[in-house]
Parts: sequence; structure tokens; C-alpha cells
Amino acid sequence: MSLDYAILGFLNYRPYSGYDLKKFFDTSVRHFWPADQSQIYKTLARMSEKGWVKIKVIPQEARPDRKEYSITKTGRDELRKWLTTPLPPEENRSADMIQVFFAAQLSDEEILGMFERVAMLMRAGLEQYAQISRNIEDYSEYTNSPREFFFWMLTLDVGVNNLRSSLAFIENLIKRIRNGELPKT
Amino acid sequence: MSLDYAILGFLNYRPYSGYDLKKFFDTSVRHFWPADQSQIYKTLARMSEKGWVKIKVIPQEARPDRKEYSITKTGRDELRKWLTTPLPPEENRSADMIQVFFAAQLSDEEILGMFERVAMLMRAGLEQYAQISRNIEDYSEYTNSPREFFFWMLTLDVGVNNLRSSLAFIENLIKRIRNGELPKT
DNA sequence: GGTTATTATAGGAATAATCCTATATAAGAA
DNA sequence: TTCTTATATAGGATTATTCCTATAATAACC
Repeated sequence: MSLDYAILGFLNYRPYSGYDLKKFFDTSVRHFWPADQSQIYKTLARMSEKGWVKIKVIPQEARPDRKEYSITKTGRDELRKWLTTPLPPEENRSADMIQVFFAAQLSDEEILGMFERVAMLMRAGLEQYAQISRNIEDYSEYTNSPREFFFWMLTLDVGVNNLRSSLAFIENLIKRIRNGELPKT
Repeated sequence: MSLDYAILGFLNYRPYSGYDLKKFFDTSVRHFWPADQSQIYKTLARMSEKGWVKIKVIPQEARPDRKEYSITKTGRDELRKWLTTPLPPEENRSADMIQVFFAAQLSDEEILGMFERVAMLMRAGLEQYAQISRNIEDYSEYTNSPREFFFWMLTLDVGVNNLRSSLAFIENLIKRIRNGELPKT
């Protein structure tokens, strides 16, 4: 399970609680690996059974007790092994593409509306990436080295690149349809 | 569930058996919605309970009996409704990106090897798309109209466009790393 | 003559991910 | 004063997908 290794990756920086990890996920890897809070806690429990992490309970008065997870030697080895293992090719799943595939039965207006809506969402997505870039200093505090920062930024660049190329494609498509390139029958 | 609607989409062309549908999935929508054989049979059974499809058993001597599924009025309405309903934004999941995010701890050689391997897979993917384009006449037989064919081709174009832009990105990245743009520490 | 492919079905188990709920306290906002 | 947010945990149910297995007959390949 990839989630295991994403968590190990963070714990390899320093020990964190499940709560910390959830926040990290939401601010850094969310755009390519969203994770549910309850999933993170379950995975931590499972990893502790496997001996990849160990738990230190830190009692707190005002707040519920905090369980801090730190990576073990075994965990570090597993992480390193996974990082250097080629992954099987990824399968895409896009319900949007199913709608496109069977769109012939819709009217030209419905089709254009659909594509314009998708283009709008993509523009909003790009705006979100731009927002992150503007506050990049806030994020750079979380990384330990320029090398780490390089890869963090790289995953953002991949996201921006993909979105941009998809948006260009769809904008061109809308033009082509307006130009009458979509067969009526 | 999107699979329901993909199946309805095919049944809206004409009645098919589960076996037929599996072959259709593998030759047409596989690149954006792979489906397991056993999943297709289960989904057909569920849709039949909901009244979206009806079953006609066609006895065969040499082969096991064939169950042909055809779309009902209800099914057609459901399909039409789904096709015109905006989908919630899709979440990407890419284990590859997790590897990239935590790649700082690998050596430059390991990192370059990883990216070159991915680039190679992408080139192979583009070659597969090219193969399909070369045999496009075989596929065009399956569609009922130029309008349907347009959307079929469109989903292929989307795939090619995405792959091309990702490949260009990664090739540029490899160049940048060779140029010494990856911080050593 | 034996193995593999094709046609045709479908159940069962395992894995993955999401969604909903519950507990508990304190600070701060409305 | 009540509602929301933040801190912190985790179980249970549901949904989605994949993997493995089983059955059954014929045709084609080696």
C-alpha cells in the first residue's frame, strides 16, 4: 500500500502524531495522494504491528494524550526498498472520460456546456497552484534541505504542467466545436 | 458508480452479454476505465435488480448459455440523467509522485534511473496509441455514426495529449538534472 | 495426445478507500 | 451563551476494485 510509504516518508523526517500527519497530507501531498484521517490512524496501527514504527505516548492535560510515532530501523529499510522499486504502470480512472465517450447522444449545447464547466474547474485548479506558489516561503520551512525542497516543488510543477496541457487541449476543442467540427449525426 | 453508466452506454447501442462487454471495455474504454470481468457480471446482476436492464437467456449447445442484457426505459433515463450531471472533481492518486516527493534520500543516479524508466514507459504508451491509430478502421466499424466516432477518437486524443505533455516535462527534467540543477544536499 | 485458447458464467476473499460516528476539553467568536 | 474551531484519538459500516477459483465444451495448435 502506497499510503504506508508516504507516512514512512514523513516519519523519516521526524516523529509525528496521526493528527500531525493528517495536516501534512492536506498541505503537501494531497494533490496526488489524498488521505482520510481514519485511514491514517488505521495505517499507523498496522505499521506498528509490523514493527515499522514505534509509539511514544505523551500525556497532555488540556488535550487528549498524544501518540507520537517514530520510524524504526525496519521501517527505514522498508522505505528505502520501496523508493528504489519500480512501480507497476498506473491505471487511470476518469469518470469524466466516460461521459465524453458517450456524449454523442447529447445536444451540441449540452456538450459545450460540459467542456466549458471542466475548463472552468481547471482554471480554478491552476489558480490554487498559483496561490501555493505565492506562499511558497511558508512551505519551505517544513523541508530540511534544498534537495528535499526541489522534489516538493517538482510534484507541484507536475500538477501545473498536467493541468495546463489539459486546459489548452480543452480550449482548443471548444474552438473546434464552435467551428463546426463536431458531426451532427 | 461510474461503471454502471459505462455499461449502460454500451447497452444503449445494442444488447450485449457480459462476455461481449468485457471485450468492449478492453478495446475501447480501458485506457480511462479498466474493468474486471467479475466486476462486470456483478454490476449487470445489480442493474437487473434495479430494473435498468433486462435479461434474455439464449440457449447454446456447444457453448454455455448466453445471457443477453438489453437496456430498459428506466435504464435509458438513468443514463441520460447521469450524462448531463456534472461530476464531482476527480482526485488523482499517483504512487509515482510519492516516490518523487521522497526521492531526496536517493542518489542522483538512482533518481535519473527512475525518471528514465518512467520516460521509457511513456514512450511505449505513445507507441501503443500510435498502433491503435494505425488500425483505426477496425475500430470505426464498432461505432454507429460519425458523431459517436468523434467522441471515441476524442478520448484517445486526450490520452495522447496527456502522455505527450508528461513525456516532454520529464525529458526536460532529465536534462535539467544532468545540467546540475538538482541540489546535492 | 496434451496443452492452450475461446466462449460463457459467477461466487468468495482480500484489499483499499470513504463516510459516519463517538469521545473529550478548551479557546475564541458570534 | 451557544456555536464553531482546534486538539487528539479510533471503531464500524459501506463502497469499490481486484484477485483467485470453479465449471464446461470445443477447437486449434504443437
